[in-house]
Amino acid sequence: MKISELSDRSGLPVQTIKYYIREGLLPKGAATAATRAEYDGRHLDRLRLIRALREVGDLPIASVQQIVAAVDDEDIPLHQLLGTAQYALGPRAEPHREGPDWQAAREDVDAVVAELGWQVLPDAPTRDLLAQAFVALRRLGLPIVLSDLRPYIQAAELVADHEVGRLLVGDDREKAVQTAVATNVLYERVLIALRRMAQESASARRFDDG
Amino acid sequence: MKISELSDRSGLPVQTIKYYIREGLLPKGAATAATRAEYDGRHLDRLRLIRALREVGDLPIASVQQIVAAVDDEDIPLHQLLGTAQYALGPRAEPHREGPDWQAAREDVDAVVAELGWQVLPDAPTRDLLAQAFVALRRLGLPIVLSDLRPYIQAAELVADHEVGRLLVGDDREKAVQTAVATNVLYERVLIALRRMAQESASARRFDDG
DNA sequence: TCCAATTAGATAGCCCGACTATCTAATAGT
DNA sequence: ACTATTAGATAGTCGGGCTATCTAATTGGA
Repeated sequence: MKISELSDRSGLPVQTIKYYIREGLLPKGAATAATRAEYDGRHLDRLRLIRALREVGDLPIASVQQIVAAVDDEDIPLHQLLGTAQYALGPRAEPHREGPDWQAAREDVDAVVAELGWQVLPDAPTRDLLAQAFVALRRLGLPIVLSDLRPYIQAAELVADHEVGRLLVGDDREKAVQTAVATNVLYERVLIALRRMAQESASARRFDDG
Repeated sequence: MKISELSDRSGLPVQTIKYYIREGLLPKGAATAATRAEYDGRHLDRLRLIRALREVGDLPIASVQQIVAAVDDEDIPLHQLLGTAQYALGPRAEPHREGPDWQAAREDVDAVVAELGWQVLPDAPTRDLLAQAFVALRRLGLPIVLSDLRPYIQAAELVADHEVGRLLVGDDREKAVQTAVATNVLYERVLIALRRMAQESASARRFDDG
């Protein structure tokens, strides 16, 4: 299909599609002449993935770029892709790693992970993510105790087990990869939305019982 | 304290503090003269809250503004503040509410909420948030079935019950309010981080068992 | 008392991310 | 032959979140 058709079908302006090609999010079409290229369904799929990551996952272009690079890298086995996506997601804002606050928080995180026996790489960015939250809570005078953490841990294990359980659904890599990435980013949103609704509901039940 | 001291203690540049005052995130100091104002510990606390929301919660200034406005509004009872914060958080990107895709997704969401018997307002932005994720998943050819949703629902209820249970810790409004907001935003990050780590761990256990 | 330092308040500037617009050849289709 | 379309390059825009500068007033120390 022509780029104008790709634009129509995806709902994105031609210029935006060109921009994504420039940024390496989308492979360029097969050139049929100096000023002509042919696009196919895979381009359309990729655009849908990009938009999902951007609009729902709220990921910056740079993160999307890393993710699709991993998706396109045939050398990365499917079960590693999930981890790669984690790294691409990382902590959004670079944490200030200096100071005793950070030191202590990071040690707390490592202790929790060890305690749980979780197999998480020592330099996983998710550790920083958690430590960042710990630091902020502590600065607000709301230090975390393990008992507060327990429901979150339980919830995390609950969904993670389920997610990993349904990873190997097919052997079409493109599809499997999309499922993995979508699971990571989109179901994170699902979880967040459900938690907020459950909160509102529990709160309403608790207080507005009239 | 002087603004320079506030700057030192918070670690933020004076200009940034002034900017926050201009944007209404921080009340201005008590003027002692035309070019002098006095700041106190509450300003420092507020700055810490702002930074936590910005750096860990990754909220835009506009959302922080809504939240602190609710915090400052003495007319809002504590148990409503949580809901107010939800609204301020909202869906980050305005969803395209047109089209049958959206219609269907929104109906699915409403059906789920009704099915669960959750008390969630019909116009709660969290419904849109979830619908947005549903639309994206459907467009990627990964439609949601209720059985997939169940672990997430369970996890959401688990943490929400715990959170609402520990809401009324004290009667110092300022503190209680901070706890409520922090619970909402910061523990969301905690949950996300834990889920990602649990995923990595479960994945490692499943595949790297050598 | 005088002067360097500080500050409130206002205005303008900067940087980054994510597009969007324009321009130039070079075709394609009619 | 002529109009529409396109690849590729370059430049411009816009919003968000700060920074920098400037003015006039005031303070606090030598």
